[in-house]
Amino acid sequence: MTNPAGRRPVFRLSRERRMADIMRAARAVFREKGYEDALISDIAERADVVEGSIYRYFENKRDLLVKVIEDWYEGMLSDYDQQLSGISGTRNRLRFMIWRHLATVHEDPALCQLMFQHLRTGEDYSRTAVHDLNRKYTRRTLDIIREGIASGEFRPDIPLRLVRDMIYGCVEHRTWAYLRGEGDFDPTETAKAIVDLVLAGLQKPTAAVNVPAESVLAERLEQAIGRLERLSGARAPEAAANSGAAAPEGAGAA
Amino acid sequence: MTNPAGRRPVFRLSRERRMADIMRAARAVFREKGYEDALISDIAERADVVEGSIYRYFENKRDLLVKVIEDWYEGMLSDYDQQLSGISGTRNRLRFMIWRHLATVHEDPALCQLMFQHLRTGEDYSRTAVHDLNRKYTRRTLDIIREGIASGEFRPDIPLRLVRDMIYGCVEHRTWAYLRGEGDFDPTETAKAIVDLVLAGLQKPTAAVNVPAESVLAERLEQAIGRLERLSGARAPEAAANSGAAAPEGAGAA
DNA sequence: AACCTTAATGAAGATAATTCATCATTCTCC
DNA sequence: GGAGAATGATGAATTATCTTCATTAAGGTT
Repeated sequence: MTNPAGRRPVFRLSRERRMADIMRAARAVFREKGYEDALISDIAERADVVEGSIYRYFENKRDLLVKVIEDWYEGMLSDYDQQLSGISGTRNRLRFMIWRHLATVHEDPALCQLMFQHLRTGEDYSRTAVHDLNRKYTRRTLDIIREGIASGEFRPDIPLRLVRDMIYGCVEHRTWAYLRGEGDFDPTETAKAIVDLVLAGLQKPTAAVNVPAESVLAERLEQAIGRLERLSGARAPEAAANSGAAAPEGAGAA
Repeated sequence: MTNPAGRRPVFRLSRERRMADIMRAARAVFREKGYEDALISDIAERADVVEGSIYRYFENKRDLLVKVIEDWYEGMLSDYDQQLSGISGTRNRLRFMIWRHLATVHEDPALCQLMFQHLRTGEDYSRTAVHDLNRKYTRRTLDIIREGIASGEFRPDIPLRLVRDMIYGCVEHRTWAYLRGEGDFDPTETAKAIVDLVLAGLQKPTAAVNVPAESVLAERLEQAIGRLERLSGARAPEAAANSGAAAPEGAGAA
């Protein structure tokens, strides 16, 4: 009974080809409708297969989502290293990393949303390829900060992990409204603002505070000179040594 | 036919009382199982009502979740202002805000998770009471930063919103693994680290530069004294004045 | 051309959320 | 204290999806 009236014709494809078709369809549907509103039947229709066929390639709906996101993520991160290698200067490199992340959210908010909401929240996330990719990606950021420390631009006592959390957490918080479809943001501008803020912090640059510390030293200098002047001709070394040892105290307190 | 054999007895409660019962049950079940795994039938059983009854008080499952979270959130934020008013000093107040947030996540990770994953992601979030509460809450943080600017502790050109995003984004990123049930964190310690990092930034504070600068000055002091000692008996004031004037240069260049 | 491997189908099953016609209790007002 | 109104509560039926699986068929192999 080859292809009786009531049955749709069967088109056989290779496993790889069919999986790719389904994933392409799934990506589109997930992007358009989000996870819960994307029906397996929608995806099946779009991929031109029957619902049941999908389960021959993917364990369940979530597995399909995970694979779709992994695929997308992989393609996206594939040329990061190369791009990054063309950029020099700690600040610029850091800004690039942040910009890239912001730009990704800006370009494909729907998939980012899915990744944040449905992938990263699962308890199996750590065993996901996305997790590994993410680690690899954020490690670049840590490396850049380490370079900054090595070059003397950054403080040596920076808590690296926390900086990473601060940068990427800030990016996400900043883009949250956009992901919900409210408002917009400019990746370039935002990246610059974030880098500036992370580098400078909130405090007034200590330079201002140091003026008094230096003047204290200057004053001690005057005092020492005064004593030496008064001792002029007598033995002076003790006074000088004492004065030198006292200086850090004054700086520490100021 | 009052209460025939096959029908459960009917207990009538006031609308308020019944809603409270259902919400209490729902909170417990949501906390234990998360959103998707929490069944309306679970909640109904725990609240000692029939499934259908829940729909007399809540539009649907998500509405129930929203109301549960709102209720929880409201209770939690009710005494923030009072607590905050007992704390002085920009840094301390900022640390308190961050600590409070971290402690909340630490104490009730499950509900926080629900709030992050299911409330904040909905497009109706902006019309939620939780949204308003959150705004009110984060406004405190902005106020504290404004105070810091007014008192001269902070730079006047800080992008306030971005700082807020940075702080809360950092908190969330930092607690993400914990929310997934991996690892732990100490709210007190983490709050301190975050405040320190946000205030100081990554760049070498000019203060760090000054430690060597001070030793340089001390050294110069020694030199000056040495010269004066060698000149002992001769005219010394010029050497001392010269040494003092050179100090700021050394500090700036180092 | 018989056979084997594997792709694909589609109907049936399972699981929950949600609706609604009906019943029960309590309140009100005479 | 009882008829009637108002409202609380029930539980069976409905609906919407995901998921399974026995069956079918294409394409290659010998």
